[in-house]
Amino acid sequence: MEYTVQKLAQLAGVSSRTLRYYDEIGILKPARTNSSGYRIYGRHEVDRLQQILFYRELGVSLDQIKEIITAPAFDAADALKEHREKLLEKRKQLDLLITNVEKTIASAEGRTNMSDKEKFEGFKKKMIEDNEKQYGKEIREKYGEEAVNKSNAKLMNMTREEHEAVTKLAEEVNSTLSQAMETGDPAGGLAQKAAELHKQWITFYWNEYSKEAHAGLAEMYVADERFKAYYDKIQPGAAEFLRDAIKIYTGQQ
Amino acid sequence: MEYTVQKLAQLAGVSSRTLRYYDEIGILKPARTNSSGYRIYGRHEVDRLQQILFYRELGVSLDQIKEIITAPAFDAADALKEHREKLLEKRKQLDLLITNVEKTIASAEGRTNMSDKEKFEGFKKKMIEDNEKQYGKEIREKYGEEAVNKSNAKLMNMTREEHEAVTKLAEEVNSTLSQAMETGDPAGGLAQKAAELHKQWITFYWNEYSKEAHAGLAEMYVADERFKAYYDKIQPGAAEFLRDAIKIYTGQQ
DNA sequence: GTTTGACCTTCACGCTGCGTAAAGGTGTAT
DNA sequence: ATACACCTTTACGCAGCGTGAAGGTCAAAC
Repeated sequence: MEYTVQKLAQLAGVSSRTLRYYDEIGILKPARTNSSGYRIYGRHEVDRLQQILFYRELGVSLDQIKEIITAPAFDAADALKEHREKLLEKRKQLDLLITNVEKTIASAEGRTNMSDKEKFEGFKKKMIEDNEKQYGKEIREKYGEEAVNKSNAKLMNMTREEHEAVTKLAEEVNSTLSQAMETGDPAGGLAQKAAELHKQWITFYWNEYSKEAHAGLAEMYVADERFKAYYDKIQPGAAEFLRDAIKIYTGQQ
Repeated sequence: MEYTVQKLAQLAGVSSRTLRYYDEIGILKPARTNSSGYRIYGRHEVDRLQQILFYRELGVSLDQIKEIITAPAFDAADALKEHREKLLEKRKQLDLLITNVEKTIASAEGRTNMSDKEKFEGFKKKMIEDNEKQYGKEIREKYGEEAVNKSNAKLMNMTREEHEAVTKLAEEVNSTLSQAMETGDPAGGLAQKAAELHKQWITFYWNEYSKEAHAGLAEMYVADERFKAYYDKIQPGAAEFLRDAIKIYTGQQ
């Protein structure tokens, strides 16, 4: 019932280096060493190793395992629950990665021919650059680094389909806004529809929607010359009208 | 349009250390360095960094990214497909981990009270030890290290529910075998049912089932004194009878 | 008795993708 | 001139071992 490193290693299906490492970090020390320094393991060590490997297969770190197997059984369940949460989080991340990778493959592959794709890629990059050049600094200062980076990342990750959808949405916003302005009533049906469409449009770029942020953006449309110029190109006073409509839509005064 | 490390780092949302590291491993070198050795990045580098970060978010290793972005666009899709396979494999593994962790939590928690649980844990461990002590060496020699280790690992991972199921199955095998022996016909319905139950029983322990292995095990039941003794305790000649039934069931002569 | 050959030992570097000092030079606003 | 924010290179640290290197030990074979 006594094992040398290699014997125990074979028994448990690990390498002898692993056992020496476990000795080194103090998670599994040999029962004793013989006169010439050989590590000798006994029953207890076999049991302990079995436990270690069990938790290791569950993906628990050696540090955690150490805590688990030296602490009472009560703590083990808690530790495992925490570990499960981590695993679930990891899987969510992984799923996100996979869909993104698949989107990228789809957009890189057939579906859209090469010149189209290049145009689109080029367009995306240019859009980010322009964004950065024109509004980057101020927006970064106002809304923080992270938000802007996330927005750019999202833009880069859009598929062509999504891109078309969002472009069409923007057009709809503009045309609806244009029609709504003829009625002159920012609280009217058309104006509210424009606000709704506008909400849909920004949620393509934003990670989360809030009425406050939406209303804030509307305010900026008027306050910032460049945004104002963009909307007023549709029709003079469009920026103000859209702002009013959004303020009513979001119920923020 | 020229950036120092920190400027570019802020623009891209990474640390300056990261940029220096990318320089070091040759994945992103600055356009030039100024008179006092400062790294200066330009347009091209911004673009390249954007690409790097894009792939990095997909979980691609920096080595792979280097290959992708220096190779023609054609290879990128292939590389991504390979990457996708890896991610899918990873997710499968993760799912397995999660279910195992959940099983463990369930078995550690309520459902079964503490003393029951301890008995069960103890039983499992003892079973493995006994297995190892009695049959370990020979079985290892006959079937290879890996198979035995996997079998032990599987045993350790069983939940109490599964354990009960497998125990009940073993009893069923025995009682059916006992009844079948009264008919005296190893090709008869009862004997074949015993063989079928026996198959179900071993598939709890084996990773994959094959007729050859099943028949081989049956042969061993007779050849090996200890196995023979176990079955003959049910009724003298039971080992031989079961072997014959299994041979017929598997169609192996 | 000695020579294999299969064990064992203790260093110690390598892998990934940076974080985090340390020690020192540079740029610019006050 | 002084402070302060920026830049540089060098190098250890992280997890969990793999993989030598350099040398001692043990049983069996000659």
